[in-house]
Amino acid sequence: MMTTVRPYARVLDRLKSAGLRPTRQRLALAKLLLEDSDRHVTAEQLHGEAIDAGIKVSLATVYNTLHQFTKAKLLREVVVESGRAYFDTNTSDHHHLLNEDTGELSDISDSDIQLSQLPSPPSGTKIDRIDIIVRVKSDS
Amino acid sequence: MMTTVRPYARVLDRLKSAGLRPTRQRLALAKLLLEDSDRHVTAEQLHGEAIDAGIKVSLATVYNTLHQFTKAKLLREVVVESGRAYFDTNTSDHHHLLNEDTGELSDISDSDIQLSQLPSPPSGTKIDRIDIIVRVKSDS
DNA sequence: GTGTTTGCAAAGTGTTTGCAATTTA
DNA sequence: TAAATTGCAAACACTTTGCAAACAC
Repeated sequence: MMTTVRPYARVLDRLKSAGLRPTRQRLALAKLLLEDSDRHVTAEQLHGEAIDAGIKVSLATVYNTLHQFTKAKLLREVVVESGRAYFDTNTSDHHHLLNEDTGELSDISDSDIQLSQLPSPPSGTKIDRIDIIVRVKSDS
Repeated sequence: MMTTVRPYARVLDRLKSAGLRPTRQRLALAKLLLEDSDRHVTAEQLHGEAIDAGIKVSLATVYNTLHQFTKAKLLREVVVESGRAYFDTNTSDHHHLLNEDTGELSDISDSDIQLSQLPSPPSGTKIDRIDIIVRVKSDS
C-alpha cells in the first residue's frame, strides 16, 4: 500500500507547488507522466493511455493539462516535426536524438554533447534555450 | 533587359537539373525564392507574395512546389514550432537563431557554432543531420 | 458558495489529396 | 498526343475555444 501511496503524494505535492489544483484528471495524468523520467508523449498517446487505465478524461483536457504542466515547468515541449507536439518529462538541460525512420525520440544527456562555440545573441536579447536535434537514419 | 533575363535563366537551369519541368508556376516561385539566399518562408507567405506579384497560383500548388524543391535540395525545411513549416533557401550546413518574441528566424553560419563532442549514433544508424536552434528572447 | 476545471462539440489551424482540366515537351 | 502539372474543393490531422455542468476548496 505504501508503495502506491507515496508516488501519488509526490505527484500531488508537485501539482500543489506548481499552483495547480489537484483535480482527479490532473492527478491521473500527472501519475502517468511524471512517474517515469524519460518519456516523450503526444496528447493523443497520453489520452489513449489514460483511457486504457480507466481514467475518464477528454482529449481537450489532455491538451489543456499538457500546456499547463509545460507552463509550470513540469514538462517541456519538444519540436521535432511540424504538425505534432511532443512533451518531454525530462525538464533538465538535455538534447534529442531522432530516428527519422521510426520516429523514435530519445534523450541525449547534456554531458554527451558539447558546444564549444556559440554566437552571441543579438543585442537586447538573451539566450533562452538551445535545442539540438541529432537526426539519424538507417545506414544501410 | 539582360539583368532580368539572367536570373531567370539561372533559375531555369536549376529546375532543369533538378529534373523538374520549368512550368510557369514553378519558375515564378523559384524566382521569388531562390533569388535571395537567406529566406525563411511559409507556404502561406510565399503564396501571398506570388499573388501580389500577379502570379496566378493556388496554395496547394505552392505546398506541392515547396516539397518538390525540398526533395530536390533546392530548399531545406526547418522545424521551429509545431504547426507551421518553414522553408529555408539556404541549403548549406548552418543553424538557426529564433527570436521567440517576434518569431523571426535567422541563420547562424556553421562556423559560428562548434560542436566539440557528439554522441555516437545507435548501431545501424548514421547521422543524417544535426539541427541546432538557439532560442533567444528579450532580456528585459 | 465561489471560482476553477471539465467535457463536449464546434471551430480553427495548417496541410494534403483526388480528380478533371490544362499545360508542357 | 502522352505524360506531367495545376487548381479547386474537399478531406485531413492536430489543436484550441465557448460554454454549461461538475467539482474543489
